Amino acid sequence: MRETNRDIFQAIADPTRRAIITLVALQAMTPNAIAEHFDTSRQAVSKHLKVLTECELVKQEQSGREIYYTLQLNKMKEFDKWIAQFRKLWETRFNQLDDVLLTMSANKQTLKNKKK
Amino acid sequence: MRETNRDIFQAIADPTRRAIITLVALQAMTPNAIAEHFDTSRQAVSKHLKVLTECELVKQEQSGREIYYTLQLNKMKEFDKWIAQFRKLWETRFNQLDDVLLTMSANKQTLKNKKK
DNA sequence: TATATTTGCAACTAAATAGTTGCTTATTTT
DNA sequence: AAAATAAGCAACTATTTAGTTGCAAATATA
Repeated sequence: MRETNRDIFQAIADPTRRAIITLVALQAMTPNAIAEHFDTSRQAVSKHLKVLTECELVKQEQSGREIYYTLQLNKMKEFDKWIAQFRKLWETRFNQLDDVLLTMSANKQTLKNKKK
Repeated sequence: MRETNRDIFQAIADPTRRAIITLVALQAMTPNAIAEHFDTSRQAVSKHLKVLTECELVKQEQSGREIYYTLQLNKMKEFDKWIAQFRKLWETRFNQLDDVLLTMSANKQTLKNKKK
């Protein structure tokens, strides 16, 4: 397992990790508690948590012998930043295309009616 | 290589594929043209395009013997949908936490002053 | 203090992935 | 019609990844 320079895109590629992210977004949880939500073993979850920790998507908070994991929302923003460049496209260029298609469709109707 | 039900999050895990997405977001491109932008072979790019096509992030448009690939912005919206649940958190809960911290800090000041 | 619990770490296996090479098909150009 | 170009497909290799098993360290409980 690679330990440095792990990126968030690789981290969220795994569906179990995405589910873990959703879980710890709502409240801090221990590996055992997290594992109980899935069909995987504690060790498997632990490995996923390691990946998420390495890319700083989650943070550990020790409390006695338990370790609580919480989501680092700030890191999640990096994904949002990436998607933002495309959001710009579908909010401008794409809406314009939709308009064109709607207009064409409307014109078709008009033409059909005219043919009658 | 898996051919059905490919996951879009898995698709964007690869940095080359993300770069391809950025390229074809701006204009439709052929595999050869795309490959010229990278240090990889045409075949490697072709494989990435296959992955992106399978999960419908890009669409093919044949024109003679050339195939142009374009980004499917609608599919990209699914990423936005996923991140939206967390955006809600950092726009509300997180700001509230900021408020709490600010208030605590302000109260501390007040208490300090009262103690005098 | 002895035992139980929580967790991380290391070694291993099986499966998936990225990339290469060689080939075929279809279309364009000469 | 022949040669060149664009691109997909299949087989193969090397690397990465997810998951398992066993173990050690630290903390809590009886």
